[in-house]
Amino acid sequence: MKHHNDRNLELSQNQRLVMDVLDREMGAMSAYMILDELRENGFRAPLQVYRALEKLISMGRVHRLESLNAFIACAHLSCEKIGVTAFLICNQCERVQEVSDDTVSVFLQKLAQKTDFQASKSSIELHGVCNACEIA
Amino acid sequence: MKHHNDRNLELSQNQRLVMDVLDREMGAMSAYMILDELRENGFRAPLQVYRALEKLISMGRVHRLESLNAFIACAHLSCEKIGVTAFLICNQCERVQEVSDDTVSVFLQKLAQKTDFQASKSSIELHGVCNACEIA
DNA sequence: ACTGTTTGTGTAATGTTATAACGTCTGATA
DNA sequence: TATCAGACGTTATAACATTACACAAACAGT
Repeated sequence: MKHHNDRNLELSQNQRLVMDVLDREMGAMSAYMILDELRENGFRAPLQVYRALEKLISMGRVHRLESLNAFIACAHLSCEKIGVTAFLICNQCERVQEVSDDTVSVFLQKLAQKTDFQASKSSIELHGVCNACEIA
Repeated sequence: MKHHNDRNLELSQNQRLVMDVLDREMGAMSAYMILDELRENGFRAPLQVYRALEKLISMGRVHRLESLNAFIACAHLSCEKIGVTAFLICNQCERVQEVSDDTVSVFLQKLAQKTDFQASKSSIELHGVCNACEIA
């Protein structure tokens, strides 16, 4: 996948290592889980992970899930839509679905209208059971 | 306010102390801020706060703000609408507006329709600048 | 080539948030 | 009166995150 590799050239070594770990994982990972995965690659301290995450988040390639204190690779190859995403977190399989469509943006618009509150950052996280787990 | 006092009779000593501290505060408070406020009342350990909070949250009288790791008194005297609230958090004055109207519930419904995901718990938190601070 | 700036890195120490594992006490109820 | 549930107290520890300091590579402008 050319696109993908190109993008990783923009990353420093540590950033790429963290990105790769998150890309391999289905669900969200805590910073310390990531650290443990990368010890064999020379990581020794939490800060190495947190610094890489900070950059990746600012690039929109990783999202932070506030309700889990955890991090997940952006599902969209190129997510510049920072701040307009809702996360559906399955309690059973722990997979996270990322929704960033009209439903979400319209909601934020309406809310802004009603309340005169202009949001600069949003965190919309729903916990429940996903479709796949429901029918299983 | 009779209603209010009646409700506090349902609370244990520690629960009432924690509730009172949160009621007095405009913004959200971390568990450790609450602990410090209550040292003069004999509180010594985080668990005393966390246990009270757990109960108060289950009663719908306190909400947890995931994006702040903090807690806030429910703005509605009687909030049984657990899980259908959006929080608008002002970066400047740190006040939190609690919105639980159609806008929010319709959004959750639509999202559920589109995704076949039935949410059991929601955390909708927006950060920005409130109307009052905007015009100031 | 030199200088300053930005960005990334490594390490140690510390700060902040939350829970586990004990044991005790009290009040309701069978 | 036996016992069960709920609240309480205490110590220790787990889990998550940042501050502070030092060094190195990449790069822009003079």
